[in-house]
Amino acid sequence: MQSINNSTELNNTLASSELQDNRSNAPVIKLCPHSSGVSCGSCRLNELCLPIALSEGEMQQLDDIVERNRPYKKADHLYRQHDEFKSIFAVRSGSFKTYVLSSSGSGRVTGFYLPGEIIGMDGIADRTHANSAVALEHASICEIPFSQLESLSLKLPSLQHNFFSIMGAEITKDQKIHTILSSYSAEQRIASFLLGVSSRYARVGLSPTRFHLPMTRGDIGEYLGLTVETVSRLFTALQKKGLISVDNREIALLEKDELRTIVGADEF
Amino acid sequence: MQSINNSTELNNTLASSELQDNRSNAPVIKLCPHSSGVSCGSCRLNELCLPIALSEGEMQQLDDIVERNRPYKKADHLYRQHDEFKSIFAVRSGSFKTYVLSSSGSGRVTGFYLPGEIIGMDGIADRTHANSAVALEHASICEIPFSQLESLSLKLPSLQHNFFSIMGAEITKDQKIHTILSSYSAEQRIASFLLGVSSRYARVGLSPTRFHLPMTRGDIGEYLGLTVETVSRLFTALQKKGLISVDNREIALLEKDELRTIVGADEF
DNA sequence: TCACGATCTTGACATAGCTCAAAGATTATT
DNA sequence: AATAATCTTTGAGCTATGTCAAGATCGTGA
Repeated sequence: MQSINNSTELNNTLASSELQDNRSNAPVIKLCPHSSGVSCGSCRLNELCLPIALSEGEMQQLDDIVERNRPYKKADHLYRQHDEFKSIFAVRSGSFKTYVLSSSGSGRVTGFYLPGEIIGMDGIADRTHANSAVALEHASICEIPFSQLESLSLKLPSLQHNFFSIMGAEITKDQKIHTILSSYSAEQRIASFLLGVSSRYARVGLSPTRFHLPMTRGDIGEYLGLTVETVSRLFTALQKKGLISVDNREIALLEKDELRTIVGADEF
Repeated sequence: MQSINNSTELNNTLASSELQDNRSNAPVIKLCPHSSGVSCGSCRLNELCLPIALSEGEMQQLDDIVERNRPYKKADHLYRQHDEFKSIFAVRSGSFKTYVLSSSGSGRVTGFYLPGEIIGMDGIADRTHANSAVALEHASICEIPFSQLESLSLKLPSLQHNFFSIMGAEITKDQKIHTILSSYSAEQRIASFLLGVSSRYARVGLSPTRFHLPMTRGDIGEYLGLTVETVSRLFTALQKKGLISVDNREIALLEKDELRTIVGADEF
């Protein structure tokens, strides 16, 4: 099966570079933290991640506190709701969702995290994670112990600045979802979601028009405040209108401008 | 008319202390920034605001960068969408709402800010405000120029820590609203909203059971993704059930536990 | 004090999206 | 390869909430 997925490509690229770097003296799957596999300096995502605009020397110092853990497989948890907060995590490859369990049992998805994005800031305020985070597919991350990040941020103004910006971006993003959930129709939510995923893939150099969705229709529904059925129906409807093509989780955006028109706002 | 409002009381307290401090040598309404009116050290909100756990000397340094602007009156803007981001603001008295204008004209409220809360973090990421912020009533604020806050945070570890926490709290709060909007019924949203306002008033030492709502039903509706009519109907319905008492914007929470039951989750 | 505009309430009706149900497709497991 | 589990699609009917409308109340400025 010829997949139009390109998230997987990224996965592969990263995995193989990691493999090369370590071929001489380390197992391909490194179980020890602080492995020297990929460094921030050599990471293709470093311009989108914590190290933006850091000098060589500064990046090295950041490198020293980053732990590059073993890969996560689908359904592995990064942390769970109420866990003690210790670190934030940068997604290197693959993807995660965060969710909360309502007391009535069923969960609600609060976010999706793609390569180059930071997970775990929900624990900063009260040192306890407000969400659980789970891998949607095979994935790898960089773990940054928060107390060390705080110390280092005192020494590296650019790092402090970057982290303020990253947290600010999370705030802006969450407020945008607030607007979407409080005022968009189901069709607008789906269109906005697809355009959002598109630009997030574009950010890491992947195709903005053909991509693989790592999450289920149910996840999307929970995230957007819709039922699975509504999500499914709208995918079908948008396809019938010729705006997108859907082959299970392989999506192609055929008429981005029309999707933007549906969303209406001046986004994307 | 005997008001059960206590937000106003807080207003008065703060306003009069400010007046006293300046009686000798300054006009009551100070037009110059950097006025020496109230200092962080003497502010009754300092344990809830940026200076938490700062030493005397540290607080003094923070004080030096805080600008205590003239009061804002109802409908005055703190900043507008797309304005350049320069400062964050701590609400000293009164209240604000933030909102975005959809291209279709009508706005959507993204947040309410009560005394002791910080406004403006929506501008940190891209140096441009994503929302507008407007006073809902007579209000006063402390303005903290962000670049100075960044510099000072490099020198004062506790300040950096506090600001990370405050941003983290904003993230957690926004994610909670995400859950509310994506899964709660109208009744649950209203109950949750009232309990939320209650605990925010409690935080600044005001009554958690009798308070004044500074915003219109329409604002609440926009914030919660409901229409004015639905908000109004639910206030009436909750009153008929005996859970709250409503006299225009004066609210009394009569049966908090039942409100919590409605919300269902383990919140509040 | 009056009058106007803004806000709030209530009713009647419409509908977007939910619920329930069942079957088909995909993925994981043995 | 077979089976089970999960995910996706589609249909039919229902209901919570939106829409439209009209009147009541509140607050503000002349």
